[in-house]
Amino acid sequence: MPRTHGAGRVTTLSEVAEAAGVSLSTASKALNGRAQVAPATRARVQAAADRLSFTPNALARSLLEGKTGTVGLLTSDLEGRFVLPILMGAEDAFGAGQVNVFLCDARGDAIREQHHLKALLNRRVDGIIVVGRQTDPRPSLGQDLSVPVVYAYAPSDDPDDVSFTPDNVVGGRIVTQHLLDCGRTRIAHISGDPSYAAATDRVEGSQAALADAGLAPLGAPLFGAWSEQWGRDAAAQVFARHPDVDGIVCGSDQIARGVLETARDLGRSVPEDVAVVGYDDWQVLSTNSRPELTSVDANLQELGRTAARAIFAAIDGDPAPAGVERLPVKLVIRGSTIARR
Amino acid sequence: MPRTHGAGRVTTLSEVAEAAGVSLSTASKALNGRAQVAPATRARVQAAADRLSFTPNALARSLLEGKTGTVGLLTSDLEGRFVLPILMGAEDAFGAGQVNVFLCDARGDAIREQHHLKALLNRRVDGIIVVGRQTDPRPSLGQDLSVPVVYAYAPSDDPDDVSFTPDNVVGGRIVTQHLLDCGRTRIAHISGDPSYAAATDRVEGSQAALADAGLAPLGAPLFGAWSEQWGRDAAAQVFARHPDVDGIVCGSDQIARGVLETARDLGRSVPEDVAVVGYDDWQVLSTNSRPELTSVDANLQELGRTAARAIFAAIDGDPAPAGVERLPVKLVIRGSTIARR
DNA sequence: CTGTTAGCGCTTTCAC
DNA sequence: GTGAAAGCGCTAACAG
Repeated sequence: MPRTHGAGRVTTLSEVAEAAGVSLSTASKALNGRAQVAPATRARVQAAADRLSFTPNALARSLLEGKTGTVGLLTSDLEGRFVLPILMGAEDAFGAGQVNVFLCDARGDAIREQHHLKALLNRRVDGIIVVGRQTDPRPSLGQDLSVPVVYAYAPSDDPDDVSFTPDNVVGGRIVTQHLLDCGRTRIAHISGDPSYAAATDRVEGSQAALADAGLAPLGAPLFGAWSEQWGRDAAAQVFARHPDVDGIVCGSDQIARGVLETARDLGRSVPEDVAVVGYDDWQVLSTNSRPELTSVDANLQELGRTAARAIFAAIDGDPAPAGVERLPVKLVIRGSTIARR
Repeated sequence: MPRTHGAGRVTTLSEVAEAAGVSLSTASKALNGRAQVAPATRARVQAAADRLSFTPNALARSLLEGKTGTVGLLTSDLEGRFVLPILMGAEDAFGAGQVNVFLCDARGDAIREQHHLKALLNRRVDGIIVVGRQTDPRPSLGQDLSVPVVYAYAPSDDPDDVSFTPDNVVGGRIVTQHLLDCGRTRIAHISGDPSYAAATDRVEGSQAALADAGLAPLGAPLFGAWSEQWGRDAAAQVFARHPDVDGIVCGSDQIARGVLETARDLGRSVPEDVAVVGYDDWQVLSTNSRPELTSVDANLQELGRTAARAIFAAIDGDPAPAGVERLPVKLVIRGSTIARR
């Protein structure tokens, strides 16, 4: 039985070797499945290791091998709901193997980020994934790091870096195309904070879809906050100015929830009178509304997996091509655009 | 300039020493601020280190000192919204110092958890925080580990472990007391899945508050799902059976949102006719509704900090007393119980 | 003040 | 098959 709680003395390989009556190196070989060990010896060593609940010291091994099997996850904002699925996806891709993740939250502070970066480098992580909270480009960590770096969600502002971000332009396009496919032609756009690339990119894609169909948007897109409140207010405005509106593209699910509420208050039925689409497919919002929201899922978990795989590849000497890769998003159709049965 | 991307050759202390024309140990002392080094020498070493962008190898140091300055965060469910603030609080408490966090998500799978636990032990973390997704007790990792362990949110089922969990009974009590303070006397309770301790604990506290006030609850508590849909349905039921209801305690903010919607549909004004309270204070829900929701904030970030401090203390040989400590929660009053102005 | 020496725990040649 | 020895990068006594 190993020592308990904090006392921390842990059995070492040489203790196992001694207990098994073999040399250090033989014990090592036995436990690591090296070929040149007699079966009986191996069994004896294994038994000793089990009895002493031997736990190999990964530090020593890493020191020797020059690789730690760890990856740093540098995020700027743990609170945000976007980092989490990405983080899960990364953990996912790593988890199967032997890689563990160091999580660092810089709280959006450059100083703290630098601090964490240094700590990660000190700990000799094999690679670093930087996860931002917006899709706007963020400052690069620089090229002169000793380990590969990949940027997820927020791309790096340096084209020499490897970045993965969801394709918001296409997202805006497909969700608008879906409205067109539903026979809607008088389509308004209510978005969030225009200082976010997410807002302008989605609007851009949306407008492009309309243009391709030979349609004009119903008034200029309305920009505001990423909140239900703004959705409620903006919707009231849209209904007042364009009573004939039959489709509303929203910059987020929150905004869409607000739009839904105003539509309800004004006696406009969704989706019959007006179809409404959200964005992000934040399920607590999108699947709890009445009707449920058609939305765009950015596949963030897959994005996390992609970033993780890219780091793997780079560690193995096969880095992904530099630049920003925009990953596909997915339309999720629900009751707010298609009436139930 | 250090080598780039993956090539990974990093300068070592001996290279710095050589470049500075001193011995290895002098370089070490100089860089670590040890006293017995001539200022000029120290400067020379520092300069060399900077020039070569020397990064001390934390592995080597840890191997020597027997402590890594890392802590494992073993969670069962990254998706859940409860682990995140706890994780942030922990990161917070650690971040200031030199500690980094290994994040492991077991996906609610015992096998995977065991796997991750082994990995953490291999990497010689100084301590482990186990974060569950529910407040129901979870299986202990056992007593015979080489490092201290602390349980957060989900307490361990072994009273010999150290656990921290929010006090749901008190939460149910204070939120109900608040309704009483608002002059409500005909109070119903709509909760979530009764297999969750969170549901039953909150109901228990709520009933106790009513009993203390000499009041009986308005019918038995309704248990269902943790969803808006259930909130909508249950509220309809309550209004039908008890038209005179003037206060509804909800097991979660989601349920409360549903209740709000039904009240609206039925022409019951909130808070005038009926006051409604949520639970968890999930702000995307609680501050976006109309009216905004009075709710209970479980102070999860503080809980995370507490757990982190407990781990620190245990590492320093001063473990917290065993058992489950129930941490205080906080009532957040908004428009759903107090009319504006 | 500075340098030499001995390890931390492990893997890996290289002899036996 | 097995063991002795070297060394990953660093710190901490010891001498000088």
